[in-house]
Formats: sequence, C-alpha cells, structure tokens
Amino acid sequence: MELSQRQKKILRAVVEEYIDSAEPVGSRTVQQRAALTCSPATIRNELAELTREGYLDQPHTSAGRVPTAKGYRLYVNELMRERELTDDETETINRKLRDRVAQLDKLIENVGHMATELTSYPALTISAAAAVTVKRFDLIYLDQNSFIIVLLLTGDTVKNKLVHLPFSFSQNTLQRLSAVFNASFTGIGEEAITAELIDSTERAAGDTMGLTSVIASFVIETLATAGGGANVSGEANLLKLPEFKDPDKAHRLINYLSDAANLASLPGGTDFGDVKVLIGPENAALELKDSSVVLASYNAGDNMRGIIGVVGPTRMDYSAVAAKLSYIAGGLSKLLAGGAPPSGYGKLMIKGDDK
Amino acid sequence: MELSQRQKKILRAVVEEYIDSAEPVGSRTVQQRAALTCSPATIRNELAELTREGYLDQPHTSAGRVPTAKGYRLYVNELMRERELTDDETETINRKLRDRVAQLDKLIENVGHMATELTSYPALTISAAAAVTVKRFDLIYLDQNSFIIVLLLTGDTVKNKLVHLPFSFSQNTLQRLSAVFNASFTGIGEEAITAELIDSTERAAGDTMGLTSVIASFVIETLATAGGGANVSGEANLLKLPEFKDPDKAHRLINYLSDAANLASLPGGTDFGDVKVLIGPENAALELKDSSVVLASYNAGDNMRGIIGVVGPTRMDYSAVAAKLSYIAGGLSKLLAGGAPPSGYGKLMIKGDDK
DNA sequence: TTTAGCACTCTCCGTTCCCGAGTGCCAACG
DNA sequence: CGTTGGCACTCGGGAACGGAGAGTGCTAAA
Repeated sequence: MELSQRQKKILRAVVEEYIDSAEPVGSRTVQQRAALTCSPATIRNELAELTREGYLDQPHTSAGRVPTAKGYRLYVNELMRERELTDDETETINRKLRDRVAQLDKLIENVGHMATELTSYPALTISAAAAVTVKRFDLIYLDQNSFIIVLLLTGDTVKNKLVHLPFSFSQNTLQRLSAVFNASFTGIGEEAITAELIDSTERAAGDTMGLTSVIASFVIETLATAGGGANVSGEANLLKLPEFKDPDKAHRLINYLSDAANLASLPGGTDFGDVKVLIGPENAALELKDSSVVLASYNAGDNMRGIIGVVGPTRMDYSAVAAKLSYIAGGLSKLLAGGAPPSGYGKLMIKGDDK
Repeated sequence: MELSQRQKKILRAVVEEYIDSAEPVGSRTVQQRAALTCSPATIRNELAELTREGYLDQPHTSAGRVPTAKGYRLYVNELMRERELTDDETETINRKLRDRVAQLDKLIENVGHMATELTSYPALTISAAAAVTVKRFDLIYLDQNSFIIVLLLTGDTVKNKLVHLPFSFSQNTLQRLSAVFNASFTGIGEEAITAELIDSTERAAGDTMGLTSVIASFVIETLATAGGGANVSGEANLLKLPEFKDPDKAHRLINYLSDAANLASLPGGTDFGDVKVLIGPENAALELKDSSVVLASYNAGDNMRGIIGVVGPTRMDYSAVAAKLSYIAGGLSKLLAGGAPPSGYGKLMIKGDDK
C-alpha cells in the first residue's frame, strides 16, 4: 500500500526528530516539525496507521513513536533529502586528503580517522587487493652480514626488511639472487610459492647458505599480509550516545568491531560513489542487529579496492553520513587513481612552514 | 609512624581483597583473608587506626574500608609479594615475541596488544629515539619516470617511498644523487637539513629537475615522524570494570588515552627491568587522577628506548601487572638488542604450517 | 590488650504513589 | 467524510518511604 503525501511527511518528521532527540516522538512534536496545518488529533490517526503498517513502533501504549527498521528504510530510500556538504566540510576533507602520508595503509588509516571526526561515529576501513604479486625485487647490500630486501608490489606499495645474518656473503651473491628472484618470483601469487619453486630457485642462484629461504619467507609473509587490512577508529564515540549508556552493550559492539575478521564479512560490492546503508536487522552479524552501518567504496587502482564506513545506532543522520562518506570515498579514489603523484614535489616541506 | 606487623598484614588483606572484589572490605572479611587469630573487634580497632593514618578510607560511616592512594603506595612498596609468572604466562609471552613482524612499529604495536591480553587492561606503548639520522641512502631506478627511495635509519629501521615524476631522468642521475646524498645527508638530524644544505646538494649533484627537493622532503618527513610514536590498544577493556560503569567516565579516559600527545608526557626514566607504578593522584594528568599506570621501559638499541605500560583503576593487581610488564619489556629489549636476527631464518614459513 | 555485645548509621533495594506525556476514541463540526 | 477538540485512560519515571543487612564505634568485661 502506498503512503499518502501527508503520511510521508509525517514519517519523515518522526525519523528526523528521533534522530535529533533519541526520544519517542509525539503527535504535537510532529505537527511543529513537519509544519503541518492539521491538528495533533489528525496526526495521531496517521501515526496509528503508520504504526499498523510497520513503519513506526511504540515502546509502550502511551508513548510517542519510534521508527522501525522498515521506517528507516523507507526514509533512506525515498524520503531523505540529499544533504549537500557545506563548503567548510568539503574544505576540511580536501585539506586532509591533501596532506597524505607516504604509506598507503597509513593513509587509509588517516582517512578512517577523518571519517570518525566528521561523523562522530566509529569508522572502519577495509582494503583488499584481488591478487597481490611482486612487481620487482631489489636487494641492497649493506655489509657482509646484512642487506635490505625491497619489494615493489602491485598497487605500487613498497615493502622492505633489513636482514642480518650470522655469516657473510658477497655483493655478487646478492646481485645474482636479485636477478633470479626477479625472474622467477615476480607476477606470481602467494599460493604459487611452493617448496619446489624455492628449491629450484636456490639451485639456479647457486645459493648454498639458505639466503633464498630468507628472502622467500619474507615474500610469503608480505604477500599474505599485504592483501588487505581492516582498521577501526573512534570506537569510543559510541559511549557518548544514549543507546550505549549500558557499558556492556558498548563493550560488545566495540569488541566485535575490533576483531578485524568480522569486518571482512561485510558486504562489499557497491558501485563507486554509491553508498550502501544497512539498517539494524538488515545486518548479518548479530552484534550489529540494532546498529546501522553506512559503507562507501573507493578504488585504489591496480585491482585494489576498499571500503570506508561508519557504524552507529539505527538512529543515525543517514543523509549527512552518506554524503560525507561518499565525498571522502570519491576523493580517495581520485587521489589513488592518479598514480600517486609525489608528495612534497614542487612544494618543499621544511618543518614549520607547512601549516 | 611505623605500622605494626599486624597492621601491615591487615592493610595487605584489605588491598588484596579490594582488588578482587571492588567492594569496601569489612573487618570479618579481613580476618578470614589474612588468616588472623584475633577477632573482628580487634581488627576494627586496627582499621580505625589505619584510617586515621590515611592508609584507608571509608566511603561512609558504616561501610567497610577502601585503600587510599597512600595505602596502595605502601602496599606496592613494601607489602606486595613479588608475583612469579606461571610457566604458562612466560610461555605465552615468549611465543608471541618469537613470531614477530617485519616492521619495528608493528612489532611494538603487537606487543601492546599482548600486554592488553595478558593484563586485560588498556596498554600503551611509547617509543622514542634520541636522534634519528639516516645511515644510508639508496635510490632504486624503476623506469624513466619512477624510482624508489630507501632510507636506512639509525635503529635499523628502513623507510621507503615510491616516486613517480611527470618528467624523465636517467639511471645515471639517480646514481649520482644517491652518492651525493650518502655523502651529505647521512648522520645528520632533521634540524640540520636547511635550505642551504639542499641548495648546495642540488648544485653538487648537478640536478636541474628538482629531484633533490623531492628526496630531501621525504628525508625530512621521515626523520620528523620516525622519532617515535605512541599507541594505545584495548581501551574497551575499561568498560568491563565496575569503576567505569558510567560511560562518561570511560569516555573521558579513553579520549585522553587516544590522544597520543598526552602519553608523551608520562614520566619515562625507569631503569630497564624496573617497573614504575603511578597511583591515582600521583599522576600529573587530571584525567588519570583516579586511575593507575604501570610502566616498564625497554631498550631498542641504537639510542632507541621505549615504554610499555598499562592503565587501569587504582584497584589494580599491581603485582601481577608489574611482573608481566617487566617480563615483556625484558624480552623485548633482548629481542631488539641482539641486532634483530632475521625473522624466518632457519625455519621457512609456509602459510598454514606455522601454527 | 583483646573480645563480646550492642546500639547506631548508612546504603541498597523493593514498594508505593503521583505526575505528566501521550494515546485512542468519540462526538461534533464544516 | 475528513478533521478537530475533548476526555478518559495508560504507562513509564522519579520521588518518597521503609525495612533489611552489613558494618561500624563504643563500652564493659575477660
């Protein structure tokens, strides 16, 4: 059954008022908020109807109305006014995106913090690469006992490790190893690195000291962990909300969030720019059943994509949050797509004169 | 005034009982806990005395006793029995320290998590290097538009950055730059990198394209941020404690902790192996006035040192926490002092067969 | 000096009670 | 017939109250 214009107006007023106040909304309040010309009595009739239809709920007989998940869903799909970001907000986001950091994962983490600050809800970031491989190897000789492994991965992340060994080797050995690894270890995934491959590499390099294993171990470790990562920030913001006045409830949700494995199971596939909203029971995880999650995807180029999102109570300012996340994800995609122009290039950063 | 043997026994019983129960301790309970032969009435007299002397406090006239900061202090200094770690605990710590990670900062972060798990209190880590300098430069040529900067810093951390440029350069140029930077930028602190130095380096390298600035910027950025870092984990554990049943209180403390700048002001100088305990009002920061902090220092070699600690209510199992932190810090020092033996060397890690 | 006894104090918790917000329904109205 | 004012009703929440229990301080006796 289709809702009348007036019913929609009323539903919107209830949702928005409840988002602001966190308290059941009465008929009088709706009248004021929606600037309706009819009387509270009329509104009561409509409220009763909306309640019958499952858009609203009553905590108890003589209380005001509270939106149900169904109510929020309708609100998000149809009633919500697209919220434009203020110049201030876009300016803040742009500025923060501009002074980004050397490492990709730190950058994403920072963006997460930014989302927390802007929405004052906990933010989560998830990044995943379809298949990470090594694009290039380098071994830097330091002295006869130590060298640095430098790996350039797809997605243009660089990983490295300093290795000290209890025996000595020559610069030549390293060069040979470097060549062999570049030949046989590039472009392959973690699963392709078998004991046989390592064996044959060892023979090809004429390595008698086990250097090959050391390097191979690092490659495996790197590929295994470089694939993605999840990060949560600003969990403490939940504690400000009235729905988490019970520390236990907050604790359960925070615990759930801090286990990165849980986040991986969030549904990912949204189009870039699009924002996905999961309201209360629409979440698969039990711990999120009375919270909402707003997600936006970003594109990091080179088969890498990621999600940035926030978690909050079902009573959440969906339009503001969605607008902000969408803008952030868009900005991040743009930033990463451009092949990562050199930071600091052109403007020399001397400490102190930067900001 | 010196406390009698019996008074000390009683004080200890009160502190330990309160640590366990979080509730004011009565005379009968003390009698049982301390296994005293005298009657509750006698103990009441002693409790009254201890209260007069400021070691204990009474929430209200007819309640049991609660230790004051002064009481905890005496307990920590004199009364506390050294807690030996169980084999299980040392085993856990050793195992976790063993499978450490490639990057130093990740390692420290992991150790923080470990401290949280073992003590079930929020853990903090702070690391600081007296003066970070670059020990060695390398520039890896990728193609005519891109290269990787690799910096080996004191403390044997390696930092890197991938640089794409909108114009092309030759492998030769990079080699020349590399040599020049190795000559003039190594061994100097961030503050020594002046515009003049960059200018003269640029001239020495015959660099006409501004590559020098790009690299210098990265060096400055790296030195500025590599100096140290703070990290907090497990804040949510506070929510389990009865003293934080007020979400606001928890929120304030967590907020304080999550601002890394605050942590830097914690007093640092402890001898390695020694553990520093700050009880309630002994803390300088207002936000910590009714919490306690236990800190242990570790030595990361090469002028690097750090602190690992936990934060909890004044009612904290000091002896267990101190023993654990001390052991962790000791293990970490040993691990880092040995010049970081190669991870994975000798035991090849193939995913899946590791644990 | 220790102990038993006792009166006293204070918190905690359950009960009761009232207030007010808000509802549903009904009858009247344009 | 939709809308409106009126009214009785419901229910949660906070204040007020009271008893139970835990623990104390004091006193007097051992």
